[in-house]
Amino acid sequence: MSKRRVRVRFAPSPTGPLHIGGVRTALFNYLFAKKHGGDFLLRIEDTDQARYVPGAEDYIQEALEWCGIKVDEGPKQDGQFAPYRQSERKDLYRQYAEQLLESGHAYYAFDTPEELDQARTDAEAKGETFTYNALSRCVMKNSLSISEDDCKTLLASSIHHVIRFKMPDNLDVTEVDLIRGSVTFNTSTLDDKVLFKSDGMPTYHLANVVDDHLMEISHVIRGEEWLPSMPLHVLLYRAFGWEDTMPRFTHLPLILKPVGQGKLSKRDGDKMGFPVFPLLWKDPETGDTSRGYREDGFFPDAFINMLALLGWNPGTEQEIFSMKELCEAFSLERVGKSGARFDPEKTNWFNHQYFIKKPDEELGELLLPFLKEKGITAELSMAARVCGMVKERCNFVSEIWDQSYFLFEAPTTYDEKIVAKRWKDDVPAIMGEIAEFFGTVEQWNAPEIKEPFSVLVTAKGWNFGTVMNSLRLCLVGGSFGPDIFEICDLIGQEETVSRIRKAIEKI
RNA sequence: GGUCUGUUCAUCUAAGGGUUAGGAUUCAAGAUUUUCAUUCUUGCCAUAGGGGUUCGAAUCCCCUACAGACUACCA
Repeated sequence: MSKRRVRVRFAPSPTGPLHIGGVRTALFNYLFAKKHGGDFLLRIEDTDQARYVPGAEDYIQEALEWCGIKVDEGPKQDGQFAPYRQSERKDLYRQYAEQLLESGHAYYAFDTPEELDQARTDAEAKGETFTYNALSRCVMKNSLSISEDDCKTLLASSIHHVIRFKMPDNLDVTEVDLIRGSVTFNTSTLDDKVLFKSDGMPTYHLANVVDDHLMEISHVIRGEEWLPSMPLHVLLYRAFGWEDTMPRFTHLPLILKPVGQGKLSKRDGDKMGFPVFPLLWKDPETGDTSRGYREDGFFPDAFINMLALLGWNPGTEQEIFSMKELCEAFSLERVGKSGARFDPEKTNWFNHQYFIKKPDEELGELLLPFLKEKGITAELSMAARVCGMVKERCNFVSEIWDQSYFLFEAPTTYDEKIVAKRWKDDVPAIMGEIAEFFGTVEQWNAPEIKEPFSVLVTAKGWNFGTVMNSLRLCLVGGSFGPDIFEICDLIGQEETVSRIRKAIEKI
């Protein structure tokens, strides 16, 4: 059984956009599969028609694709276990529910939602919690509490009914979780879960177990919120007689809010200004949009790198990993047990690391649309050169413009603080002399300008700090940016002189 | 309320009986860059609390506290 081919699945329900916790679950599944040369499947768990959101499934597919998580089998990829959408497997589940009915592991229940609500409020009034279990099922309306004939009559009538799992009484169920170790639950604290709903659809629990079995899933890797349903699932495998091929279970820790308590939610992102979704999402109902990492200018490999290290560590001090390296290094044993607080700052840092390593041409390509937005058309070679000059100062392509606009157009304003600090009475005259000097330079490139310039400043006895900073003010409009002579080089001789004259006039 | 899970610097985490408890992010300071950023150096900063076991505990056990998840004909 340990020789089984590794097959894992990511099984989201299409009720909205995939958030980063979901992406991480998908990622860990994918990394585990690839580490062991196995398969990664995508299965859409759309058994709840009421919560179905149009576009959510496409969003999930697109998000995984953007992240570089390749699906081996799924709705779009197909595979020998198709279909991979539970709504399309609907007809399959009934027979499995019936198998359980026959073997005495399940029963029909005819209680209406109103009756159940009543039972719950009654219990609450007494300070108790209602649970449908061995103690209470004899007083509810089901095939165990009523006569066989009555049951047949009810089934024959079109009255709504569900199929519930008959939870054994007072049985310890122990199962190993690959990152937590052995976990024990006593069935007397569990309830008779609905397996088959009155609308003819299976619940998550039934569909999940049936599909994992049929699709020969070897490992179930999912969020910690599923840990409490592990005993139910184990019992279902036993009831079906599938225990020898039951998958191993692993429950991943949650991703927590950056500050405060609780798990990360969409609100945290809105409040603190970072995305919680991989891609931009537009709610089809309300029209509200939520930011995405892709649209915010993050690179998918940086995003994935950050996510991988949230709750997992390689045991070495390496922090930057390509997807390929992650596939090789990953192991479930090195996933932490405790929830990880999400850190937007570190996410930016990861992006910066990838950003500065990108070739200038690639960044230039990405810069072009931003330039166009500013009404500037530039050659790719120019954009690439600019990116090379300022990328150390940026985390995102969107920040390049702020760091480099002066390489495309003359500054229109001058930073007042710098003016007050540097633009003393004698400065205009000095700048005038420098403009004149620049006009005489024959070979216009950075080193050829710098040499004689330094000689001039020394000969005139000017203060270097004042001259350099004032000159920068003329050319840039502030006190930032790349090497001054590199700037002169790039914008050209004529423009350099013109900017100095303009500054003398305007300041 | 019940059940389960968890708890090491502000944050992500390493160390799975023996280290001055290590690294990274953030923050602060210094150096470099005659600007800014980068880079480099330094600093700040942690084993939730209490009991055991042991020559020795962040590590094993128990209790307490705190946190989280679950407790639907949702997944």
